[in-house]
Amino acid sequence: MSLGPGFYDRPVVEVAQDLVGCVLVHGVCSGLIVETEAYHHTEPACHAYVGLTARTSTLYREPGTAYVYRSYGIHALVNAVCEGEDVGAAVLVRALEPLTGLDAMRERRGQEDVEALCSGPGKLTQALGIELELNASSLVTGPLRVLPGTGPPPALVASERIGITKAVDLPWRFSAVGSRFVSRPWPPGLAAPRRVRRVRRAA
DNA sequence: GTATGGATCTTCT
DNA sequence: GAAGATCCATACA
Repeated sequence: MSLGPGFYDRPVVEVAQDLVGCVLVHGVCSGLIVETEAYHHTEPACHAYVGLTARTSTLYREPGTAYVYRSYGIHALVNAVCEGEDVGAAVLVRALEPLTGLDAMRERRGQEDVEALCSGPGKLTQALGIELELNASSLVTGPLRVLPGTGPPPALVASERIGITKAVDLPWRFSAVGSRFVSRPWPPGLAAPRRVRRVRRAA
């Protein structure tokens, strides 16, 4: 059973924390989300900061919509749209711990090492076969879906976001403590991340 | 282990 | 025409 629209219709930073420990599913492939970043139209690192354009229109869709776009001309990156339709906000899925469909992931990635299959936002979309055509599709009804986590919620650390040039100081990256599958333990050269208390756990 | 540069394309100015 | 929420191969220490 997928997470419902209500899960995403909350403050984006809260959703970003709760998504760590949930499961992203596409076809036979699935992975435990171990790293996310939050983006909100009130800060300049977010695509929606410039307002509503053809590119950013997906960010203003209903909560629980997938925002998939191409980065650096090569990689597809997947986000979960959050908050209301008058707010441009989304959670970037940065890294997964592979759970099922390992053979398909290895074939798509041309990579045997499990820790290298989904340890980055461009890698995980390639591993799961997530293409731009999934942009604006629903994460609630599929084909790309998010399921609630089964185990206890993982402990989190918050740190600065990666690969951006604006609003770099916001600690809006959330990683599962101790996971071997995150893209990077934390940004090099920055202070150690702070532990955060999980706001609450959606049902 | 760390550093650097190339690939490649959509979007906006 | 320039910038960008990246990844990988290669070079060097």
